[in-house]
Amino acid sequence: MSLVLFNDLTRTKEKFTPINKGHVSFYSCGPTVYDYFHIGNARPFIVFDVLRRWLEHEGYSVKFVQNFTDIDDKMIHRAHRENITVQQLAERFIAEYNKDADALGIRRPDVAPRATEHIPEIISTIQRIIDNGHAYVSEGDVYFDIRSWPKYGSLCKQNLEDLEAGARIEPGEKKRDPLDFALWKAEKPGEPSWPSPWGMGRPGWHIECSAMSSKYLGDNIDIHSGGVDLMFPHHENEAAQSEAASGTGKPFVNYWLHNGFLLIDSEKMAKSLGNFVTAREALKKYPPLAIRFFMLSAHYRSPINFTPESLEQAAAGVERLRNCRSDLDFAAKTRRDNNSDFYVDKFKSELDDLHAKFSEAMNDDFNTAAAMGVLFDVVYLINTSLKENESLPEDFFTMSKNALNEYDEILGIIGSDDAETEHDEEAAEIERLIKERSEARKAKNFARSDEIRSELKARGIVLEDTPQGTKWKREL
RNA sequence: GGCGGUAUAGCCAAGUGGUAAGGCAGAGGACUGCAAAUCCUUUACCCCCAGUUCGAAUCUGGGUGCCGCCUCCA
Repeated sequence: MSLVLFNDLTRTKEKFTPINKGHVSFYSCGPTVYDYFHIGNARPFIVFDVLRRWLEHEGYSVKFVQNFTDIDDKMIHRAHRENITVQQLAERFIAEYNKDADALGIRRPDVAPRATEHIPEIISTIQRIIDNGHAYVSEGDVYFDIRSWPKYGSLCKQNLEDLEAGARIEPGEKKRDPLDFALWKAEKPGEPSWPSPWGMGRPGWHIECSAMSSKYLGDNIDIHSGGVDLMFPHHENEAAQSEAASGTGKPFVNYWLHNGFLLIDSEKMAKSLGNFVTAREALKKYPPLAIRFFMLSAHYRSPINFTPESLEQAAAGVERLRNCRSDLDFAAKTRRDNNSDFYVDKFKSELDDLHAKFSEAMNDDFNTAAAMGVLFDVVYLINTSLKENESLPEDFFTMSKNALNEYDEILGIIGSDDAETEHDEEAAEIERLIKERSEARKAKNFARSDEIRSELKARGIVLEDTPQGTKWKREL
């Protein structure tokens, strides 16, 4: 079974066939670095990172490019307000982006290009569009001429009349058509600007993605992703520009993917509604694994609702996954016996069946919600095996751990077992207290035993007693 | 007004025409010094109405609710 993706170009699921066998070119719209990114931005970063991981898991060599937009109106305003340069602002929030993205387990792109570092490419892209007859210069601005582009509106499935009915027509318009959009904006006092054939100025919003994706991925790329709200105008414009610039007649993008919106308490997130939540704030309140779990628990195209309840439910789900891993690790240390009469072949065939189901779910438009359902079936299989057998052979542990690791490399919602991975002084102290507590319990000194347990609990360490001894983990 | 999405248990959520995955929460039980974890048991008139079909959560038509885009917000 091969990968099928829902392509917004055709609004149908299509079999994924890359341009070059075994290779995938993937461009994902990145943040405008004028502030911390918000929890709604985090959704595409997380879900498309999972798609990237899945493609790699399936053996593709993926080139993943995600830009930083470091010049636009918002950047300029914020920099003015903070009395710093636009570049300083960008440096700061690129660093903050990386911090939050790393915390959320989002892998760094292969290339993270910045608009301001690609001004020559942007200018030459604009020049090619003009040369090809699809843009015009107007008082130092350059506009894309949408009337010259018959395909305009084909991505968002709107006809020009309907789009124009909603378009804002500003007084003193320098455009020929209200839907024409700026490729290059003439310099305004106090704003960063660069020399160009049309005078000093700066790039428009959409053109950077065209210039940079073409530079790093070529004129015809496999996958381009972003939030649904980018479909129009951003992606529509990008496609028009890129294809007008390349002049090859090839589509800019073969598969357009858009994630659904994230709502907060059933409302659109907006600064005016006062319900704006940055990823930074969310990370203070909820474990990163829980945020990922939440993002992946619904299909990426469905809307999701960010509420305290949904995050708490997600955290509880993560706990179940993590408990399975730590129970497994603990049992591997205490109950491993290759003479066990555990029926490995049956276990293996059950794991294989689930593996097939997992792949089927991921291949179906990366249905992470269904894939997570399978992961919980794997957990159940491991848990019941642990429950029903006094001792288990090496093969059981190897297969189980490999399965959890494999799924977690794709979804990133389990994480490591604290007792396995931490070996510092604190871990040693925990082990020492556990030993002391075990002796107290043996002596039926439950007062001391419970005291140790609650002391550790206050430090975020949870103890669990098993017939084979006491195991520990950190609270999420 | 134009375009599009969505409606499944208390909550989150998957679902390929053949009598509803999974998670969270709840109830009862096993295990436990007590906990915790785990396991067992238990919880659905699939928004409404009509139609197609041997058979519909799934397809068609019509309602209703919610949401998004058309405003450089992922």
